Amino acid sequence: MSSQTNTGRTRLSRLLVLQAAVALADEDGLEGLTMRRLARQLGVVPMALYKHVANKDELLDGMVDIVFGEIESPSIDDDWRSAMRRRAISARQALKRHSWAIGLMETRTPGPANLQNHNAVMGCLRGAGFSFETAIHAYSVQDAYMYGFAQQEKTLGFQTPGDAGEAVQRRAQEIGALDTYPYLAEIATKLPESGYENAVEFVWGLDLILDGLDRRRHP
Amino acid sequence: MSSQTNTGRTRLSRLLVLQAAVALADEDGLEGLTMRRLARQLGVVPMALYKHVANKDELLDGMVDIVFGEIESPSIDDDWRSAMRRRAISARQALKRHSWAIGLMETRTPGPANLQNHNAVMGCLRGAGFSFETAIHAYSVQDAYMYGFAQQEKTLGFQTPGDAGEAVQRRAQEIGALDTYPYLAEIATKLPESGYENAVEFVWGLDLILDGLDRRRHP
DNA sequence: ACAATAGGTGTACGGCGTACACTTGTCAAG
DNA sequence: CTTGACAAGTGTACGCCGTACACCTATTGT
Repeated sequence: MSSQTNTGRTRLSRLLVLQAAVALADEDGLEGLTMRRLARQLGVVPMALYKHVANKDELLDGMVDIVFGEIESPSIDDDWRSAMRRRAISARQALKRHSWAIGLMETRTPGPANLQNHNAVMGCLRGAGFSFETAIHAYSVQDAYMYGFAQQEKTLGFQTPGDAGEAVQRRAQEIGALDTYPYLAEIATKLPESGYENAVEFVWGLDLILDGLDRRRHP
Repeated sequence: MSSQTNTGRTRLSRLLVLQAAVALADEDGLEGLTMRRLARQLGVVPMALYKHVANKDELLDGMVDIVFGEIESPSIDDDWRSAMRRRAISARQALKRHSWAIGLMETRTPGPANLQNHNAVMGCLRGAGFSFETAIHAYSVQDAYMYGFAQQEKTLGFQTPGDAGEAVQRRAQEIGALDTYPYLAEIATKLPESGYENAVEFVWGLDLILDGLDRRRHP
């Protein structure tokens, strides 16, 4: 009977709230994530959430750190290049799973998983013989590329290259600019038949960058 | 006298609205840009804006295209490498001036200035002898890097490296992790005295990428 | 057994984007 | 110069948002 007093729902907790928020954002995007909808999803009144997160900003911080936790940390004893490659690929996949996180990863105040990852990456680079300055550079290029690519993929990547070509074409025609912009026209016609794929596009650039880093590793 | 009938304010126009919106966002950021505040700024009632833009989304589209218009288009007869370099640097500067645009540039439906820029870049690369596929790759790496770097800079770049080092340190200490994360500690101590500067950081990575592209220009 | 406390509730406020019906100003045609 | 159509600006209202604050209730340590 005392068991009956329970409303049937397990008690909320910070982690539960964060996980539900991630799930909701995965499904409906960032703009679909409101405190009210999240509360409804958890079978609870909106204000109940505030017992577990201070406000929506802190909720987002927590969500972002969950995504950071899904990114593979390079291990120090691994070859630096393949370690970095694996990390970047795993980051892209995490950002693909949680595309709402893309604008947020670098903007929010860093959580534990974020710090741990940063530390591991720097450790890997320094351990591989990069000087401090070069390691910072290396970190910066890689991350900028990773996040920038994810951002692009978010916009263009949900569609097949065929669709993308079509979209470019349609949009340019709307503005009546396809004939004045021959190189856009080329994209519109050639891209669909070129076998374009985001995963291979990503590693093409990634390997270019890693090549360059390798060449700059020693002074 | 007919000029006197004017209420004193010049009539609104789509361009005026967009420019005021850009100015407002420059000053107060994206979250400070609301239809109501924008209207007040223009000395007009909120609903008046809707005679010039369909809704807030379209307003953002227009604003983004203004920023695209500030990015230098590569000229075809210029050396591809310096043309790309100049474009990237000019893009970074535009995004620095309008940092609210950073998450938006790639997300919004492309406007005229965007299409014109895309076309010019592809034209420059194709003209320089890049194959279609390689030109697409080249475009992708560069843009991903540009936008990704801008994103990072938005978070970290408003502060001097000294502040940044301090911030890392403070944040890590809050979590009580500075001793378990030695490489973060290294950043916190060494970065301030390293003469780090965003502009040089940006071109370091940019030149690395352009080097790699040059090497891949011919099959 | 009971008080303290953590978790959940209900109400309310100000701000947001914008639909819809209206007034007002402008300018071309008679 | 008049007029009437059309574009520009107004006023009101609605449903959403985040969240402050006061309240109730279940759980738990003594």
